[in-house]
Amino acid sequence: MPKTTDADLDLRRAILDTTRTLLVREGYSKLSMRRIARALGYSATSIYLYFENKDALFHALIDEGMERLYRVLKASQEGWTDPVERLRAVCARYVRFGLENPEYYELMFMPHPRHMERYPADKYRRARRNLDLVAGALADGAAAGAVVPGDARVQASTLWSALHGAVALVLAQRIDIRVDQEAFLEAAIAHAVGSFLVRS
Amino acid sequence: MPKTTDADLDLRRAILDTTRTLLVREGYSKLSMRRIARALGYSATSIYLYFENKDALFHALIDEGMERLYRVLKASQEGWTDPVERLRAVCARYVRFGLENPEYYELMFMPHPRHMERYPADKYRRARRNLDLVAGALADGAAAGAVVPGDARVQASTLWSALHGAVALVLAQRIDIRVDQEAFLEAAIAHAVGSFLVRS
Amino acid sequence: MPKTTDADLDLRRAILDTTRTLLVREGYSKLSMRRIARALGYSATSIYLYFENKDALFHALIDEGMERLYRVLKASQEGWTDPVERLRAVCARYVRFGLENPEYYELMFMPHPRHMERYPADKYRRARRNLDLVAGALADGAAAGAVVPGDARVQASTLWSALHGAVALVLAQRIDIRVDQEAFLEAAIAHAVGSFLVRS
Amino acid sequence: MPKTTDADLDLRRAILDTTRTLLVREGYSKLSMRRIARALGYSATSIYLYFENKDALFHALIDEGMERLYRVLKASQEGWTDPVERLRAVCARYVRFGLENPEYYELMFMPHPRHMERYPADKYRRARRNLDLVAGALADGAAAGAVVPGDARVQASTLWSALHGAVALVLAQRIDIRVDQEAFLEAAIAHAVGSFLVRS
DNA sequence: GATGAATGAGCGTTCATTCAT
DNA sequence: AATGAATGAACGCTCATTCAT
Repeated sequence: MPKTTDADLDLRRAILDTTRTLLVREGYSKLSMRRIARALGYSATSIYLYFENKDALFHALIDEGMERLYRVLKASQEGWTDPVERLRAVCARYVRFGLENPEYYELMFMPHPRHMERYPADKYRRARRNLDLVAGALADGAAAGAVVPGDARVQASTLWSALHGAVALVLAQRIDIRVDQEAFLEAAIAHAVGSFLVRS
Repeated sequence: MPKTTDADLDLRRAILDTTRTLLVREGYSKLSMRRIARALGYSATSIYLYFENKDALFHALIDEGMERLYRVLKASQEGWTDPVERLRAVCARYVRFGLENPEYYELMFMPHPRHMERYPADKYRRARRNLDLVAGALADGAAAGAVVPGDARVQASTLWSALHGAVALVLAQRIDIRVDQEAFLEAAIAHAVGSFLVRS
Repeated sequence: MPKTTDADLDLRRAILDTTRTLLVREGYSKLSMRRIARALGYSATSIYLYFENKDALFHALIDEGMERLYRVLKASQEGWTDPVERLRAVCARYVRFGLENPEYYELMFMPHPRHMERYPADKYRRARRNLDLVAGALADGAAAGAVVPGDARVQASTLWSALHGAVALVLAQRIDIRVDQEAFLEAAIAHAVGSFLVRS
Repeated sequence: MPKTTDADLDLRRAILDTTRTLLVREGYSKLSMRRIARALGYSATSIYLYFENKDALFHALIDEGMERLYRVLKASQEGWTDPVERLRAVCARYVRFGLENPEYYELMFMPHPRHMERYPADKYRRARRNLDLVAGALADGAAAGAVVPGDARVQASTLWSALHGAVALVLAQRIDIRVDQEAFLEAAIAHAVGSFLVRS
């Protein structure tokens, strides 16, 4: 993995960015090494200087996406005094991330498990940090008596699955066009979070 | 060499079933007419005797899945007196359908719309019946004062998205292995439905 | 070759006619047994009841074309007293036949020799009658002193080739659109015939 | 396994040449990318390194043929003082080109326009230069009083069609074997040109 | 007389990848 | 650091034809 000159890093960066762009514009199934290379203005062979193969390129993107998601979720947590507001903020930020970064989101959470088989196990751990963050917010709420008690991991997974469902259906454009998207997203977040709150 | 077993008497049926099997085993992206044919023990050409092209084959499967889902949801609705119990039953049945029929589910609800462009518009209407069924259950609950009032379509979409999120994550094998799957699914359904119930 | 009932002959006839129609409408390269069958409303297999294979079908059409051309050329010869006028009439009729029956003409005179290899030798003889007819008209002109003397076969081939060139270029749409087609055809015939006339 | 002979140094050239060879040997309709590749000793994929697709390969050949024809016609014009002799020379050269380069000739002038639809419009202009050359020779003859006056374009097309007819029938092997080919071609050229000369 | 079922061969094309330079 | 040349495998699909009924 070359990391010596600036130009090196630039091309690696450019490959990742171009791949993301093409992912959004044309979709996963139309994405090929050749197309990426053409869009880049480099030869297809050059990509192999920075990524061992197609899988490695995708895995790098997934990694990057996980990292970015972690950073925004982390940031969204800060500065809140009320744990419920914090929980809401994290959830809203998650949904926003998915909608604003469809290419990352699809790669990170939507591929068929068969596609993920070759994803290195150690990277999964990094991926899990995001879920831990949600779990943490729930735990803080529970500690403050605002969130119903329960198994932390089950709760986190449940909350996450509700948010994921909303993002996934919007990205797949399966929400009835007569439904206002903003209203839907707000309701989805409100219900997802609300179902965990202690009834006053 | 034409075979003479019963299965061959309806090769069309066999094609659909084999396609479903492969869909689960290898995933959508690995599915090709040739692979289906090979798995069937027939020549690729034979598939074209029963389906105009690959799209038509997939559309037939989607159709079939929508029909089956509709039938099980419809059945799950019947025999309940309490509208809340009925709602719960419909939701649980939806989730069960997804997990028991991953091939159908993936074809029906997970592909990017880019892949669905050629899906005939009139068939979409049939697909929507399923969402209408959920909406109906919610409306009945509201009429009985057990469900919070609100825009019917937004509510139905919100409920659906929570269920879909649970199914999608399980199918994609994204739920932490340390989480008990049954507990997770139960919680997911309980929270999804619970968030719509009037607090007594 | 079934010739018993009327229906038999009807289908054979229908196959030939449909093939001609498709030849004009879609061209030789798009012509397949399946397409003919579909256009006919019969199964592809049925064609094989009347024609051994694709070649045989085409050969039958060529035969038919040769026969029709012979008949119109023969008719065009009659009723003239002046041998030069008769020659002109035959030539004009030849050109008209080609333009009015592009499907026959292309099959009869334009295919690559590789395609004609399997054309049965005995049918060639029938085909040659048409050239003999031109040769006859030339010979009569020569006998009357109106046509320059020369080898009958060379003369007939030469005259034919000029006419064929005109027909072939018009059918292939190679004549400059700025050239009036009627003027061109008239000139082509006039020059072709004129070059054989004795200068007074 | 890349070869190291001279021919491979310009595989593009080799593809063009092999295609021409196959065109003569097996005819247009039997020509496929795979066959070309097999005859070349390369994989089919390799052709796509040099030509975007089958069309592009054929268009390149047509281009090349047009260019070659133009060059030989141009050269055949030079060095004559008598315009009639020059006209004869051009015509004889045209016919010779067709017979010596049947592959080019068939691609250039014999395919149905349906096959030429994708031929880029600007290349047609280059193709027309050849006809202009014939027209020029006729015009010079007319200026010298040796050629009958008339519409330049109609005359050029008429002369061309006579020559084309001769070439086309010889290439299609439609000239009676009992006719001496040389005598026929000489007569065809003589009549084609002769019909435009002023009778002294 | 006519068909439905089935196939092997072939088509143009795209793909991820390798290797020598 | 980057490329050009090359390929085997696969894709969706169409074709002419056969065979049992």
